[in-house]
Amino acid sequence: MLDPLFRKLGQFTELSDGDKQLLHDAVVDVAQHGPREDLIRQGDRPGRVHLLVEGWAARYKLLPGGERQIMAYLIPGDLCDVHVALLQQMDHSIGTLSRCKVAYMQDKALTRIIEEQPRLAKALWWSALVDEAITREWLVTMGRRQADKRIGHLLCEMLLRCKAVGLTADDSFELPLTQEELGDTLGLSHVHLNRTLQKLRSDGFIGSNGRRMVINDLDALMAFADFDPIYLHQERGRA
Amino acid sequence: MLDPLFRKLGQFTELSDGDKQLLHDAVVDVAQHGPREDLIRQGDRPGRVHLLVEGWAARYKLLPGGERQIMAYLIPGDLCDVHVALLQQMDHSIGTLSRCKVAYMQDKALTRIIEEQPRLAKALWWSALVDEAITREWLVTMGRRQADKRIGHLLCEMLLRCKAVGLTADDSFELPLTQEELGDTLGLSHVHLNRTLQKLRSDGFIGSNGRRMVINDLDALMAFADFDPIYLHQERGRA
DNA sequence: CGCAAGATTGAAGTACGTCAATTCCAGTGG
DNA sequence: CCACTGGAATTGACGTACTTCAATCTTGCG
Repeated sequence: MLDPLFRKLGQFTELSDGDKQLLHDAVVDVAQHGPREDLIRQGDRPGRVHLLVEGWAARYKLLPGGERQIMAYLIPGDLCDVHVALLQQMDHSIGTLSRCKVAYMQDKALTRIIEEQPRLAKALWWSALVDEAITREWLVTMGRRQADKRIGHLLCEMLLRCKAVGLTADDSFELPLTQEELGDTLGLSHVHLNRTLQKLRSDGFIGSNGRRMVINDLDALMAFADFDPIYLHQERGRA
Repeated sequence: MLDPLFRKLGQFTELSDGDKQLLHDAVVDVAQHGPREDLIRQGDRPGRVHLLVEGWAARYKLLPGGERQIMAYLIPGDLCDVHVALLQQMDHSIGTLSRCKVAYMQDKALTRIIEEQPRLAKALWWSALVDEAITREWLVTMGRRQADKRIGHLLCEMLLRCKAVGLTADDSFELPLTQEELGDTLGLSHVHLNRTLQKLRSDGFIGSNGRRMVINDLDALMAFADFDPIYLHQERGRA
């Protein structure tokens, strides 16, 4: 069940069976959630640590006008809130996008791992740093790239992230998002997003069968969208 | 010299004289830098940890087309790169905006503090989490706010951040940025930024004398720009 | 088969960008 | 004290990438 997490951390360091067992033992509960359910809401005091096992979720904020901005996608293997244990309250919400399976980890167990297992702690820290780097890259995307490159860049990123946790086949992956949600991620209206997606399809960069996104020519799309994978810090090479 | 850092960490926890001494002892060197000098460049392997003592600096990335996106402002008291010690190389650059005084801290000393002084470690961690929260809020700004609110929101944030380290007088602070740099931060052209700044001035929200930014009515500007300071996590109240 | 959510389309409006001048201003040298 | 200079701020005219609104078409699904 923790396989995506193991694969993810495995990008940074070799995990021993003992390491895996420790992580496994920290899990106290597992739950299924439907799509569009909040896992944590802005203002909540963070409690247990959520690990996403199946499905996609998102960090987001709602503005007074009702607009939503998605600030991060969470996919299998991602810890939603290791970090917030220190803060008094959540400054954003986390909600599921698709159906999700979520493992709840006891934060005491995780804290002890961090204190007593330097190598695992480093791997967890590395993963938090990568999340930060991704947020920064999204900022670049929003500030300086136009719609077509925005979408292309995001698709390259999600393909590599999915690949790292074993969720790709060839260069395709499940993308359980509506165009509205994609728009709320990239700061675009769903109308413009739709038209731009069509352009990427007709230019041959991508194809799609329903919810599955197919990247026809990753190198071409990377070049087009000015995508440099360095910020993902997948340091031991890709899976 | 480390006073801004002490004030900043003091927002989260009470620092003892011993804590301060430890931080002080970690400093191995201090240097002056002119404006627009790079402190670290993309691709560098992170070495010593930089602490900004005076002046403003910025995290930024350059795109192939020559555009620049600024992803964070660093002001006195900010550690530039505690976190990156783990990563193989910098995925962005850090450059000064104004003249800066920079203290170099030995990363071994800092590592030992983190391992042996749980309270200080927590404070440093808290500060890293706040930086992350700020980046996320900038993402919201870029995705969903228009130029006037973007600028207003940024000014509210920088006022509060400056206030926390003792760099304000009434509701004004030094803003050592050109309009071009502000534009590169907010994803706007300097022309549009200029016109929008004028609008904020004529609407009475702000005034300025040269490099000094004066917020005439903070509450009004916060309401206008939809600014909620929760994401700054200034938990023990403002200085 | 029928419904509802999502995708797609068209038309019209707007917030922004670009280009190119011009003005302002702080610092410098005389 | 003033003229000179280069960078920054400001202005105008024009183009465009996006938004909004409102309709229609598709698709998955009970």
